Amino acid sequence: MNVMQQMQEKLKTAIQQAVISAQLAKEEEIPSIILEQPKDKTHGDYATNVAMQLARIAKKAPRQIAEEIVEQLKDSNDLVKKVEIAGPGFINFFMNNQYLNDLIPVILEQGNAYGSSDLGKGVKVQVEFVSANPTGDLHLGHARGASVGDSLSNVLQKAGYEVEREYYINDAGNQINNLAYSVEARYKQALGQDAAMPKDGYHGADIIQIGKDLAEQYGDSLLEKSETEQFTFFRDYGLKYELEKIKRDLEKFRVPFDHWFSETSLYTEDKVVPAIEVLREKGYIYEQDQATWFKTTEFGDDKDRVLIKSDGSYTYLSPDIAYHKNKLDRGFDRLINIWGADHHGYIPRMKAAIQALGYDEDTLKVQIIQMVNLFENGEKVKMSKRTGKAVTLRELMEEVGIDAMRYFFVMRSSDSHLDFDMDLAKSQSNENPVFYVQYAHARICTMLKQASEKGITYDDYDVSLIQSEKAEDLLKKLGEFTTVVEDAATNLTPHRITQYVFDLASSLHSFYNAEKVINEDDIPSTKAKLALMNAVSITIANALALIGVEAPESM
RNA sequence: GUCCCAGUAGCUCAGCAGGAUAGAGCAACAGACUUCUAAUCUGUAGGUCGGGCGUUCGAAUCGCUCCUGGGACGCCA
Repeated sequence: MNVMQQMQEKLKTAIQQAVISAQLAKEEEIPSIILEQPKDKTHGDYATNVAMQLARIAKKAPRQIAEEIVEQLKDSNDLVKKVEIAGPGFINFFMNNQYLNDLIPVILEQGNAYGSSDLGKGVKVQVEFVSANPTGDLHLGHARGASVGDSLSNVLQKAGYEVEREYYINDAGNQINNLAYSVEARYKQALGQDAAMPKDGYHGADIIQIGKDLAEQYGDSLLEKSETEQFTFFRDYGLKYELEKIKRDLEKFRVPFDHWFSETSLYTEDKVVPAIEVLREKGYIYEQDQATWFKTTEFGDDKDRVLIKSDGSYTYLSPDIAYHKNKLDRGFDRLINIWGADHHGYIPRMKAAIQALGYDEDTLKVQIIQMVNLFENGEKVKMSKRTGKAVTLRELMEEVGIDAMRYFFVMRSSDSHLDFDMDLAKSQSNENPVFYVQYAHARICTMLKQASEKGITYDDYDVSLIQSEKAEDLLKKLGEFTTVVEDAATNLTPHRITQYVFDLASSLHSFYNAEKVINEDDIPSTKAKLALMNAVSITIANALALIGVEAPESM
């Protein structure tokens, strides 16, 4: 618990005691005390609505209750400078901001670790994301999924969860056959032969490149192999090529994975049949029309789902159930899957599987990422994966840069559609929030550097010299960071981090314009401000690190 | 037809375990650089929170219903 949170807890306890001393309610009747930060500064630093909540229990008017609470609070508290009753019965607290002085030393000492907490208490969480089929380049949607997944994982880690990031490789099934046939066709075309692409083939430029590579390396010698040998070769070559490309791209995008899980391994290690058998033993499986069905309707799904088709092959649901059983068997307390919006209809059956396996429905959380629309020159860029004309993650990294992408993709709530404006992301102007935030960090670094060149150190700073309103606003913002991270972790909303860091940068710029930091005629005050600046730069850098954006020292 | 997401300022979006006068950025308008980076700041203006009904002392937030946009509804993955 950080300085800010300790203080809030103390205040809550004091309020609770005051309610009891005023004999307004019995201890068990008191609602949990909610402290909110009023939007309007004239309403104090914190406000509570407890008097309104107690109106029914105490059978008194809220303002009357508020007065009685305030009366009891008076003697007990040195945290509070002033208390006011306002509006329908709000109690507004104006805090004695002395506590803020403790903040700077704590931030400077904690450094990179500032913002962490033990909220998660080491609970084991697995985050599975991207998991794109290894049949082509990663595109925009994957980029958003990668950004959100990685940022969310960082946030959870910062909040004290034990996190593992996993990529599920769909290296079995029809799409891989199509990949093999597509590679074959491109290879033959590269040899000058007239070969048609398969009906559901992959038309990306990367597959054309594979064809050329193979033609160059092997000539037409591959055609001498038997048909099955050819198929296996094209499949394995294509798979390896695509997967390594994906790994390279994600690494460059600063999205590391702890584990790459192969779908094929579910078959080679015989995990699929046993998973279905578990469901069968529990009575959730039946046979009908020569197919094997899973009673997902027992868990609220629209209709039951087929696991084994009448031709004896599995539907995609079967390995997915086996996969999720495997995840749970590995001992994760919580599973988070990040899926594109086009898979949302799949949630009920996956949750059904989790419950049928004997786990609570909430063990699995599926975070849906809405679609991304790309805009260039004010126009929507059309995309189609089928014809291979999609804008790829790699192209975008080259064109707009990683920092802007990482920031933009996580800037909006995941369940809002995202308009990605290429021109804005590329622009080095005040319209671009990434530059705004990075500039704040760079500005501080410049000041710290200049101070150091002038021989001003701040190891013996006196925080009590920080008095101005702008500086206090900055301090309050700094103090919120840990709570913001916890909030983002609890609600799985990494976009809170971009909002926060933008606000913090805004406070910094405002402070910068109002006050000069380095003043050689007032060294004590300069030292205090330098310490504050350093604390701000640490916090900005920590927040940016959570979303995979660099904090430059100069721009 | 069923389900999911969205509908908030001119534009892009926050806010949605109910709380005071609904916020931010951009765009618009008016100002601030002989100063640690003006990639910045200060101010003004801008809103029946898609419509209606309901629950509540109190609703952008909860419930019902309708409208609009996007997506999903396979023994495809």
